[in-house]
Amino acid sequence: MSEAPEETEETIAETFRGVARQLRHQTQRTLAPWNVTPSQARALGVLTRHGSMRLGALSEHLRIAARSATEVVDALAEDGLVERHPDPCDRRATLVAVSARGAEVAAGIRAARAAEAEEFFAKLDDADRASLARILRALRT
Amino acid sequence: MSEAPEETEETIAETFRGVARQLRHQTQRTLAPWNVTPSQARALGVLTRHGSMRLGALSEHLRIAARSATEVVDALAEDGLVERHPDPCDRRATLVAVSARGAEVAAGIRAARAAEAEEFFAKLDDADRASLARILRALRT
DNA sequence: GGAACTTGCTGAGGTTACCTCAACATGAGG
DNA sequence: CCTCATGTTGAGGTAACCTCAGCAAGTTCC
Repeated sequence: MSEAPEETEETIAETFRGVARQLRHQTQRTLAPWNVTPSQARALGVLTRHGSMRLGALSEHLRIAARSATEVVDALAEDGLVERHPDPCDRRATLVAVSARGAEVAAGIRAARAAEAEEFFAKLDDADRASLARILRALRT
Repeated sequence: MSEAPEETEETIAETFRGVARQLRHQTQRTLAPWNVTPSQARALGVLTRHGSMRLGALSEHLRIAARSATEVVDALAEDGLVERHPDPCDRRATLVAVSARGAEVAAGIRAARAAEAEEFFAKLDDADRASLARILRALRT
């Protein structure tokens, strides 16, 4: 951990950041037709996969603060992609549900995402791609 | 590439984003003692590794817009970690140089980064770590 | 030498994706 | 009831970007 062999090399972390940034740009491009931001797409994906849930639950799935989830849902609701309903079990809470239009958009995004991944990770062969997926999942804990 | 086996799984891209976010948080923590942000640390690293350069050159190294490099350098200069000098070859340009204090900080950060990487990637064995580094570099183009 | 580009930087202002802290309403327990 | 915990939101902040427009110095070319 003392003598680094490559003095002028980036750290893994920096390279990681760099790649993440590239990915972010590409994702923005992919998502442009639907006018949703990456984090909105993420939220929509979670809601589509897991069904209606409370804001708090959504924030946990997204691993962001509850307050931030409110914002994402606000934006999604403004575009009519999700709806807020009062939770019958607890009147403090609101349930967030994907609307019909939201479901359509989610499906479109899902397809575009697959194409995007295909493109972005095209430089990698299947083995590397599988390794990456596995390693990433290990890291995410 | 058509039928996804795991219907409720995240895409690689999403997992990637998630890990990048974790990494960002940890990096912020690592950098806290020096009061520099991740992008400032990145800039300082580039300047330390490659020596003084123009703002434009720095922005290319960082792969950000020139305007954004100005901001990073502003912040670094305010803390006395870098200095702006007029470029003797072209009086429109300014050269950005790491100050003595900046060099110290850069060294400290370098060490802390190594420890951070150690911690963050601790879940991975050496082979996986090497794979990740290689794959990341391939992706970064 | 001067008009007309080009280049290097920065001011102004915007965006995304977060955050914390405090307010507010509701629910739960004593 | 009264207190405490919980779910959401208003207010306001930050980092890291961006674009667009402007200014000042270089460069070209007649």
